[in-house]
Amino acid sequence: MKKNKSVTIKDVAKKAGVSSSTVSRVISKNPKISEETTKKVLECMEELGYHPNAIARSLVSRRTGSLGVIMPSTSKDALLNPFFPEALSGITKAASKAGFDIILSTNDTKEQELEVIKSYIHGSKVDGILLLSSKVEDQCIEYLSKIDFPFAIIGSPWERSETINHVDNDNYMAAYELTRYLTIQGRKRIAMIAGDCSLVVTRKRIEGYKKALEESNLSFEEDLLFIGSFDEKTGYEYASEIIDSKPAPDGVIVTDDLVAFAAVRLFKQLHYRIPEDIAVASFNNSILSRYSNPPITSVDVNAMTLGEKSVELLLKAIEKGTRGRKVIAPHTIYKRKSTDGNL
Amino acid sequence: MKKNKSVTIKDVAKKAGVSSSTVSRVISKNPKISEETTKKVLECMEELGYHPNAIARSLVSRRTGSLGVIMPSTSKDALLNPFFPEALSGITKAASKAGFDIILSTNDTKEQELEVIKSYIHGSKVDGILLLSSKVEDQCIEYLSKIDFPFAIIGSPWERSETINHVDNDNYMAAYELTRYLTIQGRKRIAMIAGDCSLVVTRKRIEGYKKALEESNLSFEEDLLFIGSFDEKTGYEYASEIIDSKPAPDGVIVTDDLVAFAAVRLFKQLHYRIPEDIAVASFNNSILSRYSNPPITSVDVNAMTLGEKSVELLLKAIEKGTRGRKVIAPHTIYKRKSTDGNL
DNA sequence: CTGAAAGCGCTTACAG
DNA sequence: CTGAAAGCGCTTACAG
Repeated sequence: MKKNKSVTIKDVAKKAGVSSSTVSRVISKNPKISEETTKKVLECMEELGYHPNAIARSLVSRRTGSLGVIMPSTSKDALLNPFFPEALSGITKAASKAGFDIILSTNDTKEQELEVIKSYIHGSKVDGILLLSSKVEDQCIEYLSKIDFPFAIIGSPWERSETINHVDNDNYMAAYELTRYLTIQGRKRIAMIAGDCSLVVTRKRIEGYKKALEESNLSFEEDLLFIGSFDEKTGYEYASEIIDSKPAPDGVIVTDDLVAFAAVRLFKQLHYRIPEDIAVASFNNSILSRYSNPPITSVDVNAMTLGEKSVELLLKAIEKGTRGRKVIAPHTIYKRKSTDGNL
Repeated sequence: MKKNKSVTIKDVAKKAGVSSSTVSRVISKNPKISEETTKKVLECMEELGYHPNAIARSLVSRRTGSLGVIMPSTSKDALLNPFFPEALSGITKAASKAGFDIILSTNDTKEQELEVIKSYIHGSKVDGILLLSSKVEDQCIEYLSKIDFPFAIIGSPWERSETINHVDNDNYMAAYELTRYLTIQGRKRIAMIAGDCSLVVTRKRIEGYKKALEESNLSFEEDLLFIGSFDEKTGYEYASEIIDSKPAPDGVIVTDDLVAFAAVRLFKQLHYRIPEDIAVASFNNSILSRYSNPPITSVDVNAMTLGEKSVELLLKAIEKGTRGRKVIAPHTIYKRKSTDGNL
């Protein structure tokens, strides 16, 4: 099978007694071909088991039918966060609906991402690029913008967002609402554990948090903002630091369930009551937030929708050349016991 | 940028004052080209910003440099299980190391998988196929075997395994060891909650469980074997059924952490003590097993390694035509409090 | 060591 | 409505 001659357009043409141009037109559903010819050609294709060679088509049509998906870090941490698998699921769904293939790459650094992007584009392997992470100074976004290759990002660009296709939650609002919710419940001293500060999403959430404090007439304190990588250890360490702060905070916003989960465990070990002594609210609404004891209030970011929408956006960028479109996917706050004992 | 003429081998040839054949040979590192010419050509490529067109290469070389990865169901459930993201991570890592791209598809049914496989192969989009699930009567395996296209599976084929490249854990042994471990600790009545029975992995684990019972002089009871889909609900329901069995089981083997986690919660709600009243052991060693209260004994299947090895196997199948190779990835049982209160 | 030529399997003006 | 011809960007015997 492998390297055998496969049946080509020529074989079909010969069998059907027409030219290969005609066969080609039948394949591409050109309406000018008579019904009779179409039927005959289709029959021959069927009989010979003919399948168009996608590679050959790409070469002349200059379209690959593939989208390049650039995922950040393949490290263990990222896998604990269901965001990526869920987004990926939305992406593959939307792509396959539109008849596009997904070429997936996972990368540890932005430099690596950029290399991959270049090889995809220059090797003519993809019609468009989907970025699943955006940093404050993002070489990939910069490069893609410069050469004006069709792309879309899940997340928001830090600058020039009016020229960049992107789909995102309103992370500013989400963090604002979450923090506001705590203040309205009477929390007076709310800490935040945020993720990698070079990520745009982190910045936005911090802003939302600050805004909510301000509106609640609470002052933002640098000492209560904890920034770091996302793993269980971070959760434990920051949770102890939070407890050591004087006066002790009575609430904490965490931007990832895994970290929040670890924090909750530490609080409990030290016999802090949740939510009585300290309220905990988080992001991603993963299984951990639901199954924690107590269950943790968490923001569902709708990763699957983000994935689907991003593909739709990218497809428009490819087909119609649209740039700078922005789609906001709704978020949902799931309120649970970690913030309100009555739930 | 998009549909512009890009610089081709011809442009480089003209600039370097050589033929395009020569340029082509430089690209493919043909040793016959003089150092001098090579250098000149390389310079010109650099200056012109030339990148070989992968599509054109594929067309003539009949190699795509891509592997088709066929994932099962994109449903929410699957995403809760870190197995797939983790395996995928191993796959992309190994593939990119070897200079191959990954074309990813997620599918709800085996029929769908088969369609995708056919379109990949007949469209000449991939050099090989990686299957991430194997059923007892698997149309995909059957088809790929029939046309003898290079493929490998993660998991085991149900039949003709001596002709099929696959990488798997020894799931029979893993279930055997896990069950034996419980019986050695004195458990006398051990139930099992297993997954989809059309999956080969499920069958193997059931066999291992039976074997261990037998060796421990315990009889296998149909009523203590629970088979179903994998979600939280299943866990709750089966856990209640287990409790209702007379006499009550004192141990249960579950083939997925999520289900085990749900079962543990139910047991606790009904004031059964774990492990005193009932021991719980599970598979996948996901975050849920570690963070459960008590932590759950679980088998780590090394999904990342499975992913990597499967790519290596597939690459050999493509390059050297190997068939029927089998690789066993080690599993590790993490013993935790759910089976032994002293841990 | 290098070049001219044929060809991979398709599409697409151009002509009829 | 259909065909002949050129061409997409590369590789690879064949000849020298």
